[in-house]
Amino acid sequence: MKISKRGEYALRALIDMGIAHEMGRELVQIGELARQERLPVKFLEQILMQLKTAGLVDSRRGKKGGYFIAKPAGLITFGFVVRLIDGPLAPISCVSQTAYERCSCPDEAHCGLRMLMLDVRNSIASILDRYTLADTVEVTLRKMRRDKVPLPFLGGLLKLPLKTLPKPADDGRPVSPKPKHKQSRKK
Amino acid sequence: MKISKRGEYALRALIDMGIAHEMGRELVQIGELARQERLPVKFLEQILMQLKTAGLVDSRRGKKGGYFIAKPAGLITFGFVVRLIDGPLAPISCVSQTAYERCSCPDEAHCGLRMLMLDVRNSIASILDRYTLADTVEVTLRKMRRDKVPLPFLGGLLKLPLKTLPKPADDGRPVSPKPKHKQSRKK
DNA sequence: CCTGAACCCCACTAAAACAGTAGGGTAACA
DNA sequence: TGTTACCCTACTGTTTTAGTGGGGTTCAGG
Repeated sequence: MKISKRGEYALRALIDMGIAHEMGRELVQIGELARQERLPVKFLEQILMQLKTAGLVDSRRGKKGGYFIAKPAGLITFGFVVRLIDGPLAPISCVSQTAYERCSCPDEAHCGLRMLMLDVRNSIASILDRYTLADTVEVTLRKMRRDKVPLPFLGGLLKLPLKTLPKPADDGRPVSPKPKHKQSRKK
Repeated sequence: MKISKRGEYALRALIDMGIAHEMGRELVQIGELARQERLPVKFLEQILMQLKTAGLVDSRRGKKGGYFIAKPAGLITFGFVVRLIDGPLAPISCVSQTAYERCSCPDEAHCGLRMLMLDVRNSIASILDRYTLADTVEVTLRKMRRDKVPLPFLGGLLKLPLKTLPKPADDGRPVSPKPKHKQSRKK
């Protein structure tokens, strides 16, 4: 029932970017993220690319460039991110809501395993689809402040050049399924 | 968040054996299990071996041999089986109860991802550790009878030769880890 | 006592997934 | 115009997955 390192790193990076945003930092460089979470820069880079093409993250190039979350943290659910990186939440694909696939059993309607795994998938989804980046950022910051541990992303508030500010706000529908045509990676 | 085919097949086979037992069948041959669930015999064989060395299943050799669950179905939880085949339930190992491992993040106590994934792992475990084979067998049979679908494992009730009946009942503690020294079969 | 069905026990393998590395190319700021 | 940081593609070593193959042993039945 593991999620991949890739998925884990994606979530860590997003949370960090959410925190940074909350601290007034418009953008964060990949090196900072990597240092903060102690993970390989180049690997993280390609994960951030993936998040970017999915529209979760955006970036500024050049000197003083960096990454930032592309929409309000309250609109980014963990379920969306995990599905993006690691695929369906369901333990077996015949109970997946987003990627159903028939299994080998002779009669789905009377399959005991299916009933059980449907419960599991629903209970995972109910957590991951309900919690957003905003929730986690808020809880994290509150805990850090309560325990008086030094907050990250306070050093040097890099600002965007104002002329090219990202986008007006992106009013998204609540967790838009967002058709998301699976990036047909050309061979 | 998938479980492996191996894990899935193990669970299917166990449920089938549970049903067979409930129908009065003492033992089931591997070929029947494979046909019932439509999966490769030799692959299933090595899975059953694994279940056997774990003490969940036992077998009789020779002509008229077969497999059967080695203890009351009420003592076999899905959590135990999934952990046996697929490892820890936790999505990331720093929230595993049975196989904790430190992760790369700088401060576990204030890690937002960790809090969330702990919720997920607990909700998975609360299902998988609560439900037993007996529960699933019962629900499955009830549904099948209600919908009047033909019950499996009714053809030819094979019986054990009585002289060598398995064991007197095995009064297990609830899910005894059962040290199970790996059957040192002399070569 | 022989035979065939069934479990036992390895060894092996093709393919995919995973977890990165490597190395240029391009944009933008100073 | 040079440095910094993002952009993009390719590649690679390892591990896991999902099996297959092929003998060996046991045991009921004839």
